[in-house]
Parts: sequence; structure tokens; C-alpha cells
Amino acid sequence: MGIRQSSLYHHFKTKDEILEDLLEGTVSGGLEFARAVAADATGEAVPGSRLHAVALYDGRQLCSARWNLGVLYHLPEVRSARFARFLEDRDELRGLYRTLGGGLSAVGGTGSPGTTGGDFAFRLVESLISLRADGLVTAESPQQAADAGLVLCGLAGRLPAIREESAALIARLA
Amino acid sequence: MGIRQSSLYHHFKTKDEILEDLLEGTVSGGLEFARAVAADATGEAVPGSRLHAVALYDGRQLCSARWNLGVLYHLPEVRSARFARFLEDRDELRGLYRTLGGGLSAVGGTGSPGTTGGDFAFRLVESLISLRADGLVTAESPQQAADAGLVLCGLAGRLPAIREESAALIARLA
DNA sequence: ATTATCTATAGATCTATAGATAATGC
DNA sequence: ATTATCTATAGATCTATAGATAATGC
Repeated sequence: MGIRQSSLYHHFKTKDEILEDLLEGTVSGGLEFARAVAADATGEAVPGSRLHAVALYDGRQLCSARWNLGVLYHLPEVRSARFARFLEDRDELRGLYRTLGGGLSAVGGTGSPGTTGGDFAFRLVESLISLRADGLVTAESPQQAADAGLVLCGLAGRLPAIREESAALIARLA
Repeated sequence: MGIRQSSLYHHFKTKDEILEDLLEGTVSGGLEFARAVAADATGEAVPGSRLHAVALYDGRQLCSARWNLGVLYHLPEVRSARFARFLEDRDELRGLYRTLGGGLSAVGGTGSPGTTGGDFAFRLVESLISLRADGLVTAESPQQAADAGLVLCGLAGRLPAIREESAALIARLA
């Protein structure tokens, strides 16, 4: 038995404040890493390596964190203004996926402005939350999700080189 | 103002029974269609067309249903035995995605037994729930999700033909 | 001395029932 | 006559506070 329910109110004013903290913890690490990758002057030798690194780092975090807190994303109260900070951070992260994905997509055919490969990569990484809730996550799940995201950017052919540079980026910037 | 909270208990015994009904409604249509597609003796002229049809039908349903009830999937009580029926149905649907996907994947390289294209298609379709919760669904979202699933089955090259046969399957079997 | 936990509980909210009232279908 | 809704509310559960007790750091 850990701590009593009421003792939490010594550290937090309200239940929403606890929730905000938990939610923030699910994005802060990934966002910080994504910012570092995007800001890195070295860039990437193989296009897509940076997106892959961000997706892999983020996915690993979602799968290995003590609790599967991504399941909280769908609580109705989360869409209220009180959680603006979390929502903005998650939105910034989505934007970085989009940017690093280069705005291209292997889907959609000709000139559809719609969903980019970066968007799909973001969604595939977040789908690890459901996979984990279903008890289906394996050690390879984050890697496979990141790989799939890159395939949807139309970069299937360069996956081996991308994986290599992605691993190096994580080693250097994480 | 619709109906009073207490009036619901004329139709349902408990709150969990209401929840079970709502959850069931999110899978029953898609599952029924997927069963029909899988059982259809005609088969498919182009591999992947049936998976595409199932994904498209399912995704449209998730995006156009009156309420975005997929957000209920992550409620903690849903993983309890009381909701076995819903969980089994959703699992059967996942299995049909896998079967129709042919067990192949455009990711994973050589001989990894892991995630198949069908699994990814299932996850991409369910990611429409989060997309809708974020207010980002457009008219093309279900089509793009289905297309992306097929790309992850390694069938990007045959997408135009697949789209065509998928549409015909939906027209015939839905 | 300060910070963190505990027990106990007030007040708010949620779930489900009872019984009255309204609507529907022979 | 049966089925569906409503109001009112009992009892359960949840949120947050008060005040006592324990742990920590000078």
C-alpha cells in the first residue's frame, strides 16, 4: 500500500492538478527530445532519420513508463481550458512530427493537402497506448511503430540507413 | 434536454450495462461487415481489397457516428470480465484485419513474426478515435487511414485498383 | 522547525430505487 | 393495460479539508 488518497492533497491543490501533472509527464520527455532533434544543427544525412528518432524515443517512453498514462487522454475533462498546457505541448509535438516528416505522404496520391506521413507517425506512436492497454506490447513494438511511420512517409527503401542514423541521434541527443 | 438520468434505469439494470451497450455499438457494425467480407465466396481480385473495404467501412462508422464513443475504450472498468462480450468482439475484428491483411508487413524486414500490416491497419483505423477527439477528422480521414493500412501491407503500388474493388465490396456487402 | 503523512469526516456528486405521472397500443 | 418517463431521494462513493502524528533536515 502506497500513500493515502488524502495525502496527495499536500502536494496538489485539486484532482485536476494531479491529472495535469500526470498528463504532462507523458509528453514532456518526448517533446524535449523532439525539440532537441529539430534544433540540432547537424541535421540528418538520410531524410526521415530525425522523425524516426523522435518516434522511437517517444514510443519507447510510452511503452516503458511505469503506468500507461496515455489512457487518460480521452477523459472528457482533458479537453477543457484547465489542461491547455498539456494540450499545447502535445500539439507542438504533433507539429514537430509533421515538420520532421517533410510534409510528404506515401498515401493520398496526388496533391491532397491532408494527412502527412508525420501525422501518421504521430498516430502510430500514440496507438501504442491502446496496444499496451490490450496487453499486446512487445519489446519490438516501438521500433515497428517508428518504422511504419517512415514507410508512410514514402521512405521504406531507406529504412536500414534511417534506423542506423536514428539510433545514433538518440544516443547523441537523448 | 433529452431524457433524465434516472429514466435510463428503466431500460438498463446498471450503469455498466449501459456502457456495455454503447461499447458494443462501436464494434458490432464493423464486425458484422468484416465477417460478411471474410465469408464472401467471391474473394478478391486484387489482394488487400477486402482489408481495405473493412478498414474503410469501420473508419467511416467511427468518424460519422453521432458520438465518439471509442473514447470509452480506455475506461479502467472496460478491462473487467463484465465486458467480455465487447472485448471478444473487438478481438475478433482485430483478427479479421490480420487475416485479410494476409499476414504480411511492409515493415519489420526479414521474418519478424511481430506486427502485421493487418494489425497496423486496425490501429490506424482506431486512431481515428483520437483524431476525432482532437477535432481533426475531415471527410477524407477514413479513406486515408484505410489507404495507409494497405501501404503498410506492402501494397502501395496497387492502391488505385484496391480502392476500386474496395468500393465495390462495400456497395455489395454493406 | 519544516515537511509529509495519517485518520476522520463534511459536503458534493453519482448510482439506483420508489412511487407518481404521462404516453402508447390494443 | 403496458410501457416509458418524471420527481425525489437513500445510500454509496469521491473530493478536499482539519487537525493529529510521524519523518526529515538543520
